[in-house]
Amino acid sequence: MARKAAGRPPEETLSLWKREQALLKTLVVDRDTEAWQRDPAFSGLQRVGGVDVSFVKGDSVSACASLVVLSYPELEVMYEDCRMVSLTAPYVSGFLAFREVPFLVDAVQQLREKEPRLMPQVLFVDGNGVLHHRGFGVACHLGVLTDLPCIGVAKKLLQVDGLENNALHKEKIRLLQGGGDSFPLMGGSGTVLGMALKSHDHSTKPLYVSVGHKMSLEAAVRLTHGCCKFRIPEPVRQADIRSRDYIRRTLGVQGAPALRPERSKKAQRPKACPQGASEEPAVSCCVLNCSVKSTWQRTEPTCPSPCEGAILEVHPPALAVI
DNA sequence: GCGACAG
DNA sequence: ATCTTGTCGC
Repeated sequence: MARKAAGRPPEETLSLWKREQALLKTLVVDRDTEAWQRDPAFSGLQRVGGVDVSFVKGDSVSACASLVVLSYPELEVMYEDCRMVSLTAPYVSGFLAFREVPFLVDAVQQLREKEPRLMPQVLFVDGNGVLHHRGFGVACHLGVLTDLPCIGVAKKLLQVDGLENNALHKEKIRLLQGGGDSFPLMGGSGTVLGMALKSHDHSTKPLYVSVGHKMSLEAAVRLTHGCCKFRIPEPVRQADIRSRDYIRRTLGVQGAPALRPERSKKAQRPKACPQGASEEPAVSCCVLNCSVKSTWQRTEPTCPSPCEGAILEVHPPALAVI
């Protein structure tokens, strides 16, 4: 049975989410912190990761969260983790992270425990970083919670802080010459929030790159270009392709849309995961977390019975804060 | 009623 | 995000 979508969260919840974004935003590092980021050839960089969440057609709750790790500069997949999850929050522009990030943090945490040697040195995230309503998009959110360098890559311009996809903007896009060319996206305050990047020659639509965490915008744009075999950076593209395939296979084999979100450990198969080791992440400490769950459930008006309504169950906040 | 709206 | 196979073009 395809579960129903959750409506828009009450203002009280959005208010708390804003508070959490403001709190975590103070922890964002928008400069290069690793040696390879400053190297002209990125020497020292060996693993780049990508994350994505794909959805099941008529079901706004079931989704597949994926994390892939590719070798650099070859860009060959060396690790893949796809898992079915039950989304808790609805999509609200400006709060994408509250819908997707918990599952991505879990995936990173599991990799950290089971195959630490495959931990990516940077993560490409489908969505914006500081190019956001409050300067704290999903790429920043995931970066702070995992302590990994993150790059925000959006396929469409988020029109915030004065940025507009108007005639002038389109003209700037038209003037981009070859792959790697870019132009700054300046917010109303005069700050450069991100860059529009022509990811490769013959690409009409640019990518909107912004800082997520622990990396400068310049390095982020340069590396993004270096990871594009096609318009979408290979790490994110592979995460997207594989999560969609996973859904197709799951639906095909099971026949009916009866998915078993986040349970059958047997159904997930990290490509390069040895045997041994038990399950259960045994999540570590949680310093900064908040009331996301409690508030959300408390203020949710309808859905009295533990019925097929949805919502319910939020993941334990896995923070990588030592 | 009209425009926005990351995924 | 998702609905969708083949088809035309470089």
